This record gives sequence, C-alpha cells and structure tokens, in this order.
Amino acid sequence: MADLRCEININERLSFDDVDAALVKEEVIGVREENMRLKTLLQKIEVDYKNLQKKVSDFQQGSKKSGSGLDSKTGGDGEDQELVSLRLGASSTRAKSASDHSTERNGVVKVGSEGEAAEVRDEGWPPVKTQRDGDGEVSQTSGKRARVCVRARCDTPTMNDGCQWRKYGQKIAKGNPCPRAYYRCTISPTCPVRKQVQRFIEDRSILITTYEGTHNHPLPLSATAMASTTSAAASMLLSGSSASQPSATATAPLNLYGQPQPYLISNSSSNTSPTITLDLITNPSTSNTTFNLYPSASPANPRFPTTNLSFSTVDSNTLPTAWGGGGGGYHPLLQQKMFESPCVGNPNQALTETLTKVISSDPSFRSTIAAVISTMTANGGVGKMGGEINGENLAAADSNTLS
DNA sequence: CGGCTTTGACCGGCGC
DNA sequence: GCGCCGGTCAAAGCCG
Repeated sequence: MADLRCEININERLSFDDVDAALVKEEVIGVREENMRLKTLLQKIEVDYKNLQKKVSDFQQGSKKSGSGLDSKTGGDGEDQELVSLRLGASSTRAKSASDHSTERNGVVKVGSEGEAAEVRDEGWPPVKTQRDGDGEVSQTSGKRARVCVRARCDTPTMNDGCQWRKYGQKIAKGNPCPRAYYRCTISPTCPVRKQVQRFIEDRSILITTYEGTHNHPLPLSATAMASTTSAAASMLLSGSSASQPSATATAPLNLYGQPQPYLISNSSSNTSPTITLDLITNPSTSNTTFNLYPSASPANPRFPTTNLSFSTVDSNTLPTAWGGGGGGYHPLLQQKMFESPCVGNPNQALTETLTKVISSDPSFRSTIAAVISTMTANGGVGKMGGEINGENLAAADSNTLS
C-alpha cells in the first residue's frame, strides 16, 4: 500500500515535472531563437563596424598624406576618442596611458606644451581658470567642458552612482527654490570630476545630477557604469558625432511623448557648457521607464550644436508610437529611417534594422547605448529596462561589439 | 580626531 | 562701471 502511494506520488510529480519541463523547453527555444537573432545582428554590426573602421583609417591616411592631416583637436577618429573616454572611466592603467600622451587628453589633442601638472589639471572641469584645476579643454566649445546631466527619480538627497563625493557647496539657484549642491569626487584628491545635484522644480521627486570632468583614477566597479555613461555621452556630444543634426542651425529640441523639451533644465550653467541629458525617469502615464538622451542645448542654449538622441525602453508594441510620436529630435538616421522604412507591417523589424544601422554607423552612439545599458543593468535594472531595447538584447550585442 | 557638511564670503563672468 | 548670479573657498560645527 505504501509502495502504491509512493508510486502515485512519483507519478504526480512526474506529471508536474513534465509540465515544467515543457515550459522550460519552450522558454529555452525562445531564448535560443533570440540568441540566433542577436547573433545575426551582432555579425551584421561587426561587419558594418569593420567597414566603417576601414573607411575611417583610409580617410585618416589620406588626410595625413595630404599634409594637413586631421584637425589635431579631434585626436584622430571619433572611435578612438570615445574609447579613450570610456577607458578613463573604467580603467586606471588605460587612463594613465591615455594621459601619458603629452598632447592628448580626454580625446582632445592639445596644441602647445604644458607641464605634467597641467596634464593632471586639464582633466579638470572648471570651465574658467581656477588655481586648482586650470583650464578645461574642449576643442569645440571654446574651453568649456561638456556636461552630462542625468535625471532620475530618486528619493535620496543624491543619486548613488558608486563614486565617493564630498559636498563643497550649496546654492539657491535663481528660478529654483531647491538648493543646488556641489560635490567633488574624493576617490582621488586630484580627481577633477564634480557634480551638481538639484531637484527638478516641477517634480521634486526627480533628481537632476550634472557631471563634469573625467575621473583620473580607478573607479569602483559600481561606479564604472555611470562614469562610462557620462564619458561616452560627453564624448559623443563633444565629438560632434553623426548624432548631431545635419545642419548647425537645426536645433530642434527633443520631444518625448509629444512634450516639447520635457524637463529641460534651464540654468545659466547649461548655457555656458554643452550639456547632454540622460533621462532615466519613469513616465508616469505609462509606467514605462524611458531613457532619453539629448542635450539641453537649444533654444535655451543656442551656443552649442544640438545632439539629439532618444531611447525609449517601453514595450515593443508601444515602441513605434513612443519613438515616432515624439515629433522629432531623434538620432537623424533613426528619424530618417523611421519614415523611410518599408517595413510598415513590422515596425519592430524596421526598428531593429534602423537601430542596427545607427549603431553600426555611429560608434559614439553605440558606446553610449552600451554604457547606459550597463548602468541600467548594474543598478539592477531601471523599470523594465533590463538591457532590452525593442526586444533586442542590445546590451549583449553591443558590448560584444565594443569588446 | 579625521572626514564630512554647512554656510557666509569671495571671485569671476556676463549683461546692461 | 555696476549689479547679478553661478561657482568655489574656507572656517566652523557635526558626527562616527
């Protein structure tokens, strides 16, 4: 009798196990298909990337032969520049090797001779000369450094980005009753990186964190993601990558959800430096986490070219609306392809193709996506992000491409 | 006691 | 030249 009962139990368990196994099998098949798609996507990206790299090196060689060479301030191709930036945020040895080149820093080749002290100083933020940090050096911005503004919902006084910060000042900025706090990176005494933290006036649950400068020291693992993100975003902005509007006069701000310049920060500081904004807030109407990337350059900040990029990590079924319904301001290629794409019946596929093209053609864009996604995943995922954009695991694909 | 925050003062850029 | 404003300094106080 006991044996019989035992047999029944085993049978029951087996039947449950069968169901589970079937589910798991289904899941595995799905994942496998996803992997296949990603693999194909990755191969395509790699091929495109190699082609682009070849073109760049050809162009460089051609320029050098012609005598004039590339503009020394570009420090070579944008890819190198951007990788330097990423390295700075991620590896001390790389950062050091980058700074060991006496004329190259932050992806910017400085013309003229300065001492070693200046080398360290120059990583510093202050757009204006101060005794401690010297001049910021940004070729395209007349000595102003790029800023990366990160907006996220945060209840704590400051966003935990893995770095150690020391508060050195607080001000009530005009037009915003919320005090603006000034922090300095304390991981290294010579680190020039600073950040400003301020609550958004219209929604105080939103924390606006503005980073300036590049870390000149090794970072904790938890901090590399954000550092890479800001570095990549800044370098993208400064490099004037293909994400820029084709025309210098095209300064249409990014719109999301049909809102003109959502949460655009306007203060005088952003008027003096090119600022790119990483928007990590959750859209209250859809409960979807959005990741937008745009500079708060215009019209409040007309001095600098606008670099408009936007992502939305909303569900794939709502993605086309979110991406296309914003009314412009996306990556130009994205925007263009959005309308060009013949895959009307399958917008996801169209988006995938478009993304592939954009990512493969714009290294800065690629790095920024990778960095931000790594930030998201490092933080345990913001909303439903989880490193997934449009159902395509871009984080995996992209990091593979980068590595 | 060392490190951090607070806060008023100071400095420099910018517009008028 | 003057005033406004953002950014930074630095002394004092706080905290673990």
